Amino acid sequence: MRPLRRPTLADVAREVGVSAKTVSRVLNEDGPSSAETRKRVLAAVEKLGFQPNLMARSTRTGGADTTVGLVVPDLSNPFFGAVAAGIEEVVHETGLMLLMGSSEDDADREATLTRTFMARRVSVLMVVPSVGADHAHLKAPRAAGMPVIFIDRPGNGLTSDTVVSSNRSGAREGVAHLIAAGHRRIGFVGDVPAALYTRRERLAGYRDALVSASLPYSRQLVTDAHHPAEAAEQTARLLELKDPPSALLTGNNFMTIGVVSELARRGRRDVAVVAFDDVPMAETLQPALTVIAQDPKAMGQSAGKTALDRLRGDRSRARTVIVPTTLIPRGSGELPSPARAGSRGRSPTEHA
Amino acid sequence: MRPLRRPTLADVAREVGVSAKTVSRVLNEDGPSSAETRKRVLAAVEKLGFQPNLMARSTRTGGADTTVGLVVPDLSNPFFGAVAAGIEEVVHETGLMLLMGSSEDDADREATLTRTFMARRVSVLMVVPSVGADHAHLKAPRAAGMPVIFIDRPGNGLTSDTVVSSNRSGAREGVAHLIAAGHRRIGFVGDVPAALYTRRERLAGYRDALVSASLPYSRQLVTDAHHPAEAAEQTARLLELKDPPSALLTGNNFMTIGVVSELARRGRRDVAVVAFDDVPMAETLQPALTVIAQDPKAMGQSAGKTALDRLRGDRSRARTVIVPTTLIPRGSGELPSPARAGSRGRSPTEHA
DNA sequence: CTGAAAGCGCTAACAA
DNA sequence: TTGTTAGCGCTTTCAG
Repeated sequence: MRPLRRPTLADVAREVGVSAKTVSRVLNEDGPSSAETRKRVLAAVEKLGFQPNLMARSTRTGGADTTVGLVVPDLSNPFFGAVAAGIEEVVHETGLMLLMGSSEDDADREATLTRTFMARRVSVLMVVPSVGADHAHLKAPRAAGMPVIFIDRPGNGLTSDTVVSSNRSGAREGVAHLIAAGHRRIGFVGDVPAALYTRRERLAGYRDALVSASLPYSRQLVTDAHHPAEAAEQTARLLELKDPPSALLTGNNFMTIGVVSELARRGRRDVAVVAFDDVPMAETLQPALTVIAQDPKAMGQSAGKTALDRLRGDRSRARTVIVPTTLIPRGSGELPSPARAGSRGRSPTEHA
Repeated sequence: MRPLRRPTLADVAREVGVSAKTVSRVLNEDGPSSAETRKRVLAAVEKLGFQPNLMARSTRTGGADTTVGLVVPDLSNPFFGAVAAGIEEVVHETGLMLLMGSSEDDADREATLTRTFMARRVSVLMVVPSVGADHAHLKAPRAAGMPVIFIDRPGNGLTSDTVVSSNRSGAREGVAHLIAAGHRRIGFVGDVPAALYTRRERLAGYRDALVSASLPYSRQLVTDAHHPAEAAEQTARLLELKDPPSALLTGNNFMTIGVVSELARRGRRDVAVVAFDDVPMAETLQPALTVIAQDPKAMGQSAGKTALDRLRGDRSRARTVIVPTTLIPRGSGELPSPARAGSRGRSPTEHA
């Protein structure tokens, strides 16, 4: 059997009887080359099945790799899948590829990943920061020309480009929607850990709305969960309170699944729900699910655009892009509160 | 300002006053080194923020890159996200990373991607083949030691390891479920293009079930769509037939969204549905959605395990792993056919 | 325990 | 239009 070695530039050159540089020139359309030589080189390339070694190339050219490194907490969460699709869509034309890794929302794994990315000399580093992660170590590489972009959550210890959703105002709007329907006791099923940026922001928006309506904030109505199953448990707990909420705000797509499932299981169609982040078939549920939709694809596109700008030399100060959320009323948020008659809530027809 | 150059091994060596090789030894725990030297080297590494250049390393070691290249048709489809998560979970401990690219289900883009991956010397190439793609060009690299694994669909022109769902028997089981509930006219909303492997297999299973029950196959009841919106249109078309189906089988998760949405929009709770591929909150829909669940994460894990085996020297012949699907009856498949009274269908209580 | 030299596969900078 | 030389940053080999 032939040696199981991949053919190199030199192999091709030997085959054709020219120098390696000539082959290189033909392949990269670098300098000039005669039509004859080009033809023979290409034939040899085909014959040997030669594939240029990009790694070797970039050691010589010194430039960065042609990849964008992306660290997400969970590859199977469609939210991050959509973000990735947005990034890819934008950077693809430049020939950049996406290198993805999962941090499992763990600061150590995130650090390992970012270090690996840097060791690979990615052109751009994009990170969805984990709770407790520190990004100071990215300062030097960033100064050396590697753009660093934080997505969904801001970085820690490093000021850099950031793309987030309008979490706070979105949550505020969603809760205001519930209040307008007459609700006075509104629960919040957020994700853990409580230190998570998106959770904090959404909770802040929730409180903002309560304050605007002069409603009391009750610690009892705020719960945490991580998986849908836990969210379902928390929903059950809330409903069994002495003075239960008549409406719920969910903290993210996974929470939504748990909350909606539990309500359906209990046949509680009377509990109003506004969900953070859209889910498939939300309009098909009974009642149709009112959501505060994020736009993960737009977030990815924005990150991608910023990355390209930076690679093209934009050295302006770090930008923060806030991708707006959209309240999509579909029904579940307009369910009248049981106490509506006696509340300050306006008539539901005003919201039809 | 300091030069914006990343520090190299030589920089560290100079800083400490030792040779590059010594630094290399310390960092890779290669040969022996005195505690004193090690300490000073590590201090310098820290001080300069040195990150070894993996690209340069692998040119010398000649070995493959430490990445797994994965080509999927759509990054934002949660099915492939789950596959990716399964792969990552298995290969992560080996230090391998996932390099992902989207082919947009286009054979040319797929070829470009696989070529790029090969140029980067990925350790393993995993591909969800696009319709019309040819994989003969992967033969040589595979012979040279790069495992090639096809996922979800078999490759074309190259026999290699493959991981697929039990599409045909799964579909057969789903349709048999509908037939058992008394349905005799069952529509199929599959994805385009018709040449797609999964569509062909699922359609074959659909026909198998009809044949087993001595039911006629009607071309009219088989439709194609690509997006949920088209699936909705096709559903509408089927329902408006002179002799409409009383039950539907959906071809994949996107089709499901379109079909279920359209049925809900029309308030047609009497149309039975069995969906290929599970969707979130399927049990919450009205009626709860009966599905033929795939296990994309297990598919990814299987692909990952095969990859590791191959990398460890397993040269046995190509294996094909069929990951079983699971019929999950939740209600939508047991809806009685309008003609049930006169049919061979059993009583619904038998399926409660 | 440490270092010097050579070389991985490729391209930059010069020639010719 | 083509070739030569040097060198990217690292590791291998072989000496100290």
